[in-house]
Amino acid sequence: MTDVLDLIQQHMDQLSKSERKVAAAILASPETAIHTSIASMARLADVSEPTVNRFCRSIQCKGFPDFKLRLAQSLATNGSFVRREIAPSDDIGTVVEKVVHSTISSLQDLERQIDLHSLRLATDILCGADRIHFYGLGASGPVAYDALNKFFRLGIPVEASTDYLMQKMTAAMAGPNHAFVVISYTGRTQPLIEVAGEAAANGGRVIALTTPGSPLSDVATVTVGIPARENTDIYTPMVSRLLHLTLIDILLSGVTLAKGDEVEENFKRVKGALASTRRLT
Amino acid sequence: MTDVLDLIQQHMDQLSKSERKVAAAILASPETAIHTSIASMARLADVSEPTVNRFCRSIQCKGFPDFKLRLAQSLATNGSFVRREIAPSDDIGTVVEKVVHSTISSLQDLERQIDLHSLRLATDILCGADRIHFYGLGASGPVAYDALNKFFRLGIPVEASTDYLMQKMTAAMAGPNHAFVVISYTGRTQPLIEVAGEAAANGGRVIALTTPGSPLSDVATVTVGIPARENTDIYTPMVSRLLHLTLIDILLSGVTLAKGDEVEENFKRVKGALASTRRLT
DNA sequence: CGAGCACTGAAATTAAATTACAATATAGCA
DNA sequence: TGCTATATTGTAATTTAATTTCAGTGCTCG
Repeated sequence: MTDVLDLIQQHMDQLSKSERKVAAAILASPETAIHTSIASMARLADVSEPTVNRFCRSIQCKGFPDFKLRLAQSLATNGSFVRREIAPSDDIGTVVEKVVHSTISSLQDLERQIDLHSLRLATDILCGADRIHFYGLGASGPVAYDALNKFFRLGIPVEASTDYLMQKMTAAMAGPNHAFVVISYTGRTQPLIEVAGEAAANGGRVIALTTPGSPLSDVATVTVGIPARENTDIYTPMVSRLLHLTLIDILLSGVTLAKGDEVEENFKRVKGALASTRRLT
Repeated sequence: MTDVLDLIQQHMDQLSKSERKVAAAILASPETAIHTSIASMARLADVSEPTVNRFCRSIQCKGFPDFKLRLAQSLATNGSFVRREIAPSDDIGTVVEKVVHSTISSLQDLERQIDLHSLRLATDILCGADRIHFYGLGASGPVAYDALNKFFRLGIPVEASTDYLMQKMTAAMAGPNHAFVVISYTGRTQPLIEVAGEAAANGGRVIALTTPGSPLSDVATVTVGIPARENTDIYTPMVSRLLHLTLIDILLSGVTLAKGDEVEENFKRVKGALASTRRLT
């Protein structure tokens, strides 16, 4: 469901002069727009009724009632979660809001844009693997280790590495039942592309968590894409890593489901082991 | 704004038989209800049009269009992001949806419940620090390293450790300008509580990213709380770590803002250094 | 069993939205 | 500059949707 207010902004340049008057009137007080008829809306914008209707159509609504409905939804979803740059004048509360909303917005993009087919392939590979390696460099390093922390519960050998040489060596020992999860936002980090290529060349199954169409994606068996965001605003590094983690969560959930009962037992044992490290008071 | 679906439930006993049929039809598929006219709604519920209208009035809407509007709003807000356990019958698309929505839901909780005062204190400590340590164990380990990856851009010495002995040693060397960010979801991991306590005892400023009221929280200088959730469902470990990361992002954003221009330069230099590792095709 | 009352739906009314079309403005071009 | 072609806008007619009125039905309770 696309946000109508976004839609207005988006089509602004394709609108005629009078239609723009309507847009202005609506943006000025969207709450009023919801509870008013096309007639009074026309009066508010100082145009004729058909113009209001044409405006609705221009922003691809079926008519005025449909527009009102969509507008109501947009306003209700406090989740008009948009990315907004942090400004020097922001207080800490605003920073919280902006960071959280940017994150949510990206998660929504992920949900919309994720390719389920690739995801299924990736899950299949992981289910069939008897050894999983997680590779990451830089900001993606912690992501690899996070994956390790979760996947080891599957009960198969799992490794994570942020060390180029280690990666090169383990890639050299790849076999058909080895899965390699290679994590990179840009997909353009040369050393990572290199080891991913080697792992694949040696028969390993390479899952790339990266931007589709990138060099890393080219050498991988399957790419689970993350939504491409053009400009590198300040959120990009934060958000990309969060999306990676979420993908890891999704993959683990998928694999856990597929494996079913056999991993249940492992989860319980891990939980038991942790219990003894806890202090209750 | 009261939720219309709630409103229906609430007035259910005051509704007549036919009106109840309308209620049932709407509850059965609210999405459909939004996009139909009163005529087809009447047909769906197998009643007459005036009855539908009366129903709307009974649940204190001004009429059918008003009802549709309110319903649209409820669906937009409510239906959106809830935590739902993953079921064995779920396909991969459903898993994506559930994981993402659970994550978003938790982020919303974070935004609502975060204590801005503590956050401000924490930011102040970090701004004033001339050395920052990030401690985590287990699942929080990667979070600590992730923080390292971001905070080093501030240009002050930053360390991350998941090693109990390392932690103990660095905590022993704590001074008033040393900040310690201790990360733990439960706040009950004994070794972590111990080193946090030592760091504080030696004069270090300890920021705990944990559940308020936990033992770890007690020994810390300031606690930045994360929303308490009954930590039973399968999302807890996934989500807690995501919230930690988001908190780190927020803290970094806050500190970056406060420090202003002096860190800008660092960001640029890091960006330049990374550029050379990228492949463009 | 029947009077009174609430409930329901057919039909009429009213209101709202959409369409068709004419008038006006605007841009392009000789 | 003046003319034509096109786009934009508004008026009026039409269609569609929502609401009200009112009469019929069924139900309750004495």
